[in-house]
Amino acid sequence: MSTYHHGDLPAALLRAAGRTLERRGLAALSLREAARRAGVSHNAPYRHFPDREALLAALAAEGFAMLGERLRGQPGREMGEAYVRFALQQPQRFRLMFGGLVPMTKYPELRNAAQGAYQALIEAFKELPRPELAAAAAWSLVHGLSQLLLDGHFTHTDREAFVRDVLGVVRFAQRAA
Amino acid sequence: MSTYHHGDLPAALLRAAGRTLERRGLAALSLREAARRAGVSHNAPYRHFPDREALLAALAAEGFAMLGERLRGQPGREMGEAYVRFALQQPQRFRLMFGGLVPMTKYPELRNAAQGAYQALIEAFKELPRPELAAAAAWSLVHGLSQLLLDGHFTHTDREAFVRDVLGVVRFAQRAA
DNA sequence: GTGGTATGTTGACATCGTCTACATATTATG
DNA sequence: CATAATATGTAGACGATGTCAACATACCAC
Repeated sequence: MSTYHHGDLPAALLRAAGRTLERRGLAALSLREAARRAGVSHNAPYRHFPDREALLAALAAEGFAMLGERLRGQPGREMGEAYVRFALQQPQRFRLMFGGLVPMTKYPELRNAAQGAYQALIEAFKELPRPELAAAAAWSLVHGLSQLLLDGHFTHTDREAFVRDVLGVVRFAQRAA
Repeated sequence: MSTYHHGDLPAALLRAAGRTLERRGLAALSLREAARRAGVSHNAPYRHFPDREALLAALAAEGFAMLGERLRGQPGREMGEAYVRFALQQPQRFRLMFGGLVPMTKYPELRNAAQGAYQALIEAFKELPRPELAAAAAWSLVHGLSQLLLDGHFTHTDREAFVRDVLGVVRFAQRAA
């Protein structure tokens, strides 16, 4: 048999897990199910991921990479909207990335992926007086808005307009009051 | 025996679950463990909560009530800092409240509790030109900042100063650009 | 007091993460 | 090319969990 070894099981697992994540949510995402979908035994994943958390970490890192790409293509003004759009289009992935289930301290590649995405935001604030503060504030704003929208705390008929209006009401000044 | 009935099992379960939540995290929080801590059998909780999710919903609602209290006592300027302080002091509760594990649509008392906390923020922006937008932006800002701090995306020695600076850099204008 | 209802218990089941032992393919080494 | 070492996959087990069904006990209304 040449089917004893899978070929690229890690990638297959990530694909299967990613699909399950977006389609049935994080709670339904199990190592055993990913293994089943990849057509291997329930213990095969352990050859590539030490435990479930490690698989989640890899999925989250993927997410940060995707997010970074989405942001990098955008001119400063629309970057915020791109951030929110990503969250709304990949809600489960987004929640996984920021749900606190995977401690960044334990997964350096996760931290790097996150920092990479953050860099895109920092770039956009280079010319402002205190860029790191402005970038932090901007990230906080768009992130909070995304999260609260996902949770259903804002119920508006026209979501896109709402996002634009909320982001438009904010200015980044140079001195604290 | 007079110990067959517990007395106030729902409250005891919430107390036990709340303790476990903050001390050992959401993952360690199980119905069976809460039952054990309350000194009842593993199935007793089902007389008061239809399932695990319902217990989480009750814990989250408690959280929104706590948050609302913390906010209501504050003058506008310090309300944001109070929000962040709550998140940092009760990280696991905060994550439960916003982790998307409990859909608000399914638990009206959760929605009410959340709206109650939001009201405190809206009050603070009454005099501004478009209060609902300003309040939404402010909530987004402080919420995102809390979340990102919890996740460890900002690593600063003086957290409190950082929070003040980030919040201080933002202005709420009247017209979008 | 007696019957109905609320509350609690016992036992069972499927699923999950994870461990240990074993099997098979791939690679390196002579 | 043969064989040893290693990487990868499998089989079976264990304890924990959420949940269901059946049963037991306490409380309350009449």
